[in-house]
Amino acid sequence: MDKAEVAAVLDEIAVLLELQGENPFRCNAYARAARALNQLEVNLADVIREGKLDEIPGIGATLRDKITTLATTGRLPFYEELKAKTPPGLLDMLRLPGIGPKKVKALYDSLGIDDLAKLQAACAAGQVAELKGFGPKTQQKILEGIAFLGQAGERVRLDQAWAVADQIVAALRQCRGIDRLEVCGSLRRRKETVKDIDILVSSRRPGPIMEAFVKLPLVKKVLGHGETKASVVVEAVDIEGRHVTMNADLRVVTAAQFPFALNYFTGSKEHNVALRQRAIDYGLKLNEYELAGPKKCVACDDEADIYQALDLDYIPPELREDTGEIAAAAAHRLPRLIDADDLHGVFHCHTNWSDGSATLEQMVQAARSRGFSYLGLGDHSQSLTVANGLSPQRVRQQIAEIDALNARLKGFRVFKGTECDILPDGSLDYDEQTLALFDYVVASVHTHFHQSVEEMTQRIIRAISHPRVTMLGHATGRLLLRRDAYKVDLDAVLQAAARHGTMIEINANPYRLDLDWVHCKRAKALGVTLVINPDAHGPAELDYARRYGIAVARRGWLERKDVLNTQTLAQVTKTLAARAALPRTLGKS
DNA sequence: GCCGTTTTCGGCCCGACTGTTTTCAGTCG
Repeated sequence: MDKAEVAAVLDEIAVLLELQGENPFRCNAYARAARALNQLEVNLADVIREGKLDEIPGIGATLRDKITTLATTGRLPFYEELKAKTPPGLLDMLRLPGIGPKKVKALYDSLGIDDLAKLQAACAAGQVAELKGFGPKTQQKILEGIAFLGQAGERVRLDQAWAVADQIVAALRQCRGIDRLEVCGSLRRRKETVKDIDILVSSRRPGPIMEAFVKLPLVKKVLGHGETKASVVVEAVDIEGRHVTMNADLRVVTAAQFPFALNYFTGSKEHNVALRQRAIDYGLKLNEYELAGPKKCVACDDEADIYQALDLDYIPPELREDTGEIAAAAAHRLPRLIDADDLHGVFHCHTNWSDGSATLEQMVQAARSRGFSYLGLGDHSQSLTVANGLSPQRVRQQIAEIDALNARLKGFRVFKGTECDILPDGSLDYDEQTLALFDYVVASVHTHFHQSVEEMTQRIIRAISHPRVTMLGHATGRLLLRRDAYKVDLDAVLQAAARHGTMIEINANPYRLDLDWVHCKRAKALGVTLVINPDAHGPAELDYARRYGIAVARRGWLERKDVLNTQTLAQVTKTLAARAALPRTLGKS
């Protein structure tokens, strides 16, 4: 099993143990270990082989052995036994809002309820309200929960959550009495998928703001409504015009509490725990309202003051995942993160020569209007017929059009490129003569996703070691919440990229966001240059680079120097030319 | 199940809200 599969099993064990009524800390240990594996930047098999598994924080002797068994044999008796004695329907019941492991266990133990259908019937018959610890309201809530299941509570993509949050914020801003307002949570940290929208407001009079929030037109259901905290289900339209249903929470605090609450509700949970621990080490107590010692509070006007009080440099939200940012902040060694304005151009853009919606000129116009000084085209290659991939002959025609356009452009350049398919055996979709026509080549996998991990790894390594390949496109082929990554030893790919000087794309399309941030850190450590590419199929999608691509890069600790398209037109022209002239061995890995 | 400069036991972040209770347990973030 690879690390994602092992992590999924550990996560499931955590839930199964909870249902058994296990010690919550023991359950949490499994969940923590799962998270640690998901954030592992290197190959799990390598870590196991080197005997370094229990050096990972949160993994001790027991979990080391269990993970090793899972990873090497693909099975774990402990897990299988646990699973065998837990009816699968109990996991569905856990998805109901307001229903946790204790209540599920009570329902199962007392009424033998082990799936949603039985639960619904028992509620309808009024049996649930009779149980100790339950009542008519809980019974009603369960019925509503079953009706609502599947409509909210699932994760959505960053772009969808961002669009919904923008709409809520715009509506809330109409309220009087709001002093400060920020979106917090995983959206502020720019995670690639988001579950809830967390909004924080400071105000002297929370009442009217809470009232206005639960009555917003977007609100479909009110889940909770207290004096300073409300929770609702909202339905809104995302950037593609699709309906998105998700949870949104509002907290209202005082102006003095705001920085602490902002920090607290931005998370991540793990970052908060670590930060709290540091506060304790300083003899202070940190919570969502204050940073206080035994005698007095530490005055903080903003988050930076909180970090400073703990002798830390300010940690940008994107880094707050407890993956070393606190130690780096203490040592004044945090990266100076890349910004949207650092991008001077983009690569990997499509036109209507293949499957883009706009003409070359329209794309150039759009790039210029965004302040870019170069645009790298990357239409599909010949074998991708569904996307109208270009034959070598059409490549020559497109290049003639680009040359003519470049001759007219002042202070702007179109780079001639291709998104060249990596064929199943790792060879490229164009002959050498055609490849030699391009300023740069993005190589991507679009077919035969189900090869073995060995085949896929060798396939990609062979492609990126080709001298004409400038960068690897969407490294794992994942589509967020829709299609898993293909099986590939990414660490081996990154090491090969480092050896051959091949760059790796951060695909800024919000469906992909691949290479993901965890592996960006690894790529950077190996000295691989990354490129933030919008994979734009129309003018508006050029914005993906500065919005979502930058988000991934920042989460991946990247600085300006780590990213190709922070270079000016003059620099990038030189870089690409130098790379094309580089003598490299053909096809060797 | 993990962890340790209060170290092999006893913590493990902690507060809001809800619905059930009659002072609190469960859920959530």
